[in-house]
Amino acid sequence: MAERVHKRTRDDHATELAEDYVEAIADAIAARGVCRSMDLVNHFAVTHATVNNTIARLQRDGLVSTEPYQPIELTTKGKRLATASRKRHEIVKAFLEKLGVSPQTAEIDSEGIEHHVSKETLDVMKRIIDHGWPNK
Amino acid sequence: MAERVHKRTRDDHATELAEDYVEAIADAIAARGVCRSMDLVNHFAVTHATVNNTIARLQRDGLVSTEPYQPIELTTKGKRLATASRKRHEIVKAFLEKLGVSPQTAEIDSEGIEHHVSKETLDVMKRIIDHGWPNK
DNA sequence: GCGGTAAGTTAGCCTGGGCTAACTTTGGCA
DNA sequence: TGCCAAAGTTAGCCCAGGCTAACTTACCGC
Repeated sequence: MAERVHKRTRDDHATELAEDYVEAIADAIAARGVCRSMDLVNHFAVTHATVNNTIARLQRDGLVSTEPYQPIELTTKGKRLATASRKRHEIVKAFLEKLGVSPQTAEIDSEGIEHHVSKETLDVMKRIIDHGWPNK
Repeated sequence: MAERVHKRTRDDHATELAEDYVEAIADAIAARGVCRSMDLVNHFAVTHATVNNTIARLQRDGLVSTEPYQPIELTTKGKRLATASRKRHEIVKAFLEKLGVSPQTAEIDSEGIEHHVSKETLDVMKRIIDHGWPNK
């Protein structure tokens, strides 16, 4: 049991950044038509070099596709991950707000929490958002 | 805003493992009187070499104290962190269970979530555990 | 008290995710 | 049209947190 918990925590970490990136890329494309490195530099407050490294890894993993000096695009796999992450993010944020947490805190906390929420917990949150609190 | 979110996410990661370790060390001491490397090897499902590395870092950071071939002890600072982490962990777990999440899932999810929950959110969870759901 | 096993240590390696510094490419404008 | 700034790339570095393999120390039973 305990081992499984921590194994999962470690695995989660491996995918967290990937999820944050594809989400940000999808956002940029939605907002401005294309996603440029600089969009991610601003979004994550890291250097362009770091963005470059990370994008290379994501490309290696089949989540994004890009060519030198060209905008960054999401692969089908990347789009799927972005959509799923976005949905999870929104559920967690809406849930926190429903609890009475301030929008600012809900945004910050949901960003950290979303990657660690199981389907079971997410379903519970969704049910509460849609149908109110459990009876007792 | 966005930058602050991700800056915090990165900083969180730096302390997550430390928190998990001091919590586990406190547990082992509570359960068996002393904490040995092997306790942590079993708890985290990593190798003894990894535990050794990590303990060295924690010692460098003033959270634990130990000498070669001796049990691992918590410093005052380490004990304080352990207590705080434990409390946070318990609140998150109890809250998830109150939502109707199964104890197993609550344990796993709370392990991942606890490190990303702000004081504001934690207070809300605590209030709900103690006084029930908000009125709508 | 000696020998074997379990526990702990050390060395050397890898990946992820950061950084700076130096370089190249692109594109807009004078 | 040619030049320059901004964007992107590359190289080389760092630390955290994993691993395996090889060694040392501690301890228990005979």
